[in-house]
Amino acid sequence: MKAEKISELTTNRLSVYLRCLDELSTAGEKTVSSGGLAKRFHLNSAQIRKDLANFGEFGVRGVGYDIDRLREHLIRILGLNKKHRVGILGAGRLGTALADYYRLNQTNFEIAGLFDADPELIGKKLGSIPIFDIKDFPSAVKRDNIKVAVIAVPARSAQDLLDLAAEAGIRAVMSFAPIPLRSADHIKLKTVDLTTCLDSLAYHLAGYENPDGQEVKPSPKKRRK
Amino acid sequence: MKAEKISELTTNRLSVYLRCLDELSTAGEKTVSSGGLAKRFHLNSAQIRKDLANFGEFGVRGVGYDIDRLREHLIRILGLNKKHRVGILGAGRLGTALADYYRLNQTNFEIAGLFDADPELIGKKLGSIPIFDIKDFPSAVKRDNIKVAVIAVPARSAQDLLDLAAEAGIRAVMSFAPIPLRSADHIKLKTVDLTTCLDSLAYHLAGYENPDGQEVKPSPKKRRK
DNA sequence: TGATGTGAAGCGGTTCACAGCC
DNA sequence: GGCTGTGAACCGCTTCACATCA
Repeated sequence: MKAEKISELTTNRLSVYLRCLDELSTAGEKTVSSGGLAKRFHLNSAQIRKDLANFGEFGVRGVGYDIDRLREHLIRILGLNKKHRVGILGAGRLGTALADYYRLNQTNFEIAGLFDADPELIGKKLGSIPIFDIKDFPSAVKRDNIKVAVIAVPARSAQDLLDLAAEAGIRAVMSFAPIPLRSADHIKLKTVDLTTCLDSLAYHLAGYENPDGQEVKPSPKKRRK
Repeated sequence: MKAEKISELTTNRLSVYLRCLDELSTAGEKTVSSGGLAKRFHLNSAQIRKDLANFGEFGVRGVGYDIDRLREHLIRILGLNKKHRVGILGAGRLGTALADYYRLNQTNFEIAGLFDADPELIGKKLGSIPIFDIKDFPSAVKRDNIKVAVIAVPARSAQDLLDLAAEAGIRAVMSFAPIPLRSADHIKLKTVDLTTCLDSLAYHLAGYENPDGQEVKPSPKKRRK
């Protein structure tokens, strides 16, 4: 078991490192230094070393890291040596898009099914992926050994589905609902808010100016006593 | 112009606050306190106040915030009072999925077109959204006043397209390419890595154990001198 | 009284810089 | 000489706690 808490920022980077290594490996490279990785992929070398050092001593001083060996380590650390089955809650626009996307792009995750409440959709298929009744999600979790739930429904039903998934024994959830959700501590919840992403870009385009035309942080109107 | 640098974490939250306020407004509420917002949406009240205080004094002590007035402020701060035109680079699985998603879910962003290099796709339409030759992106930017680029292509061509967009005058980019990209400072780049998201969940499911079975942080093998 | 706005403290993550090892 | 592994410094964001004001 883990000795200390590893931050999500770290695990995210491990995933990126892994794909960088894939690229180097494909290019026929054998070893790489943290500095080399950093320069090539616009990362920070100290950060790479620190991230890796959380899990062991994988490098050789004066040389660097053996690419294939490090890949194996990262794959095991991230748990990508086993397949994980995924259920997508919500077979609307986003849910089907994600199913489509992950179906071909991911090799370690397998979409077991889409789940929806709309009777029009239930029983249909998206390619080879069946669409089930959302009510059957708990039993599907057990039957198909689903480990990951992806929430792709409107904001108003997202919390209910998260609760449903939690009750069904799911411990890893990725939510695309544009709303803050709450879950028990033992459940890992990742939220990707596609609306927020664009809004935040809009902010940078806008160059906000106060309606009064004053400075954003105006004269604090109080002089220190 | 802005007095001080506002962090992206802050602008992301402003977007969330805005949608929380939308919800309260629809529910007929008139005013809300930072504490009320915090409790209802699982946020921190001090954080809300600090975020808002970056842009002015919108609240009334002893009362709270006028919901509709605060919404107006946030809309203007985020630049959501104007429409922004968006070009999606990559008309593959992910690009079309995003186009579909944003077409119906967003009111302030308008998909001007999809752009791809595949001759099979160029000239076709996705619903009402035309698919153009990626080479024509720069001219489309000028013609259609495109302000935001969404990169939805494989890792290997992502950097090239980012450079192309930058040259075309785009200053806000959202990338779904699973690779670190580099851009000039004046360009706002947001990366959403759907692969990393799942990998990171896998980590939490895996409960990493060292192959040696030892502690993750083993005896450092050196005793302080 | 009750809620804002905000300095100060706290915390976590990143970067630096170097000792230790190949 | 070169690169890892890592304590320490640094930095920025979050949270606290309270003075301030309707």
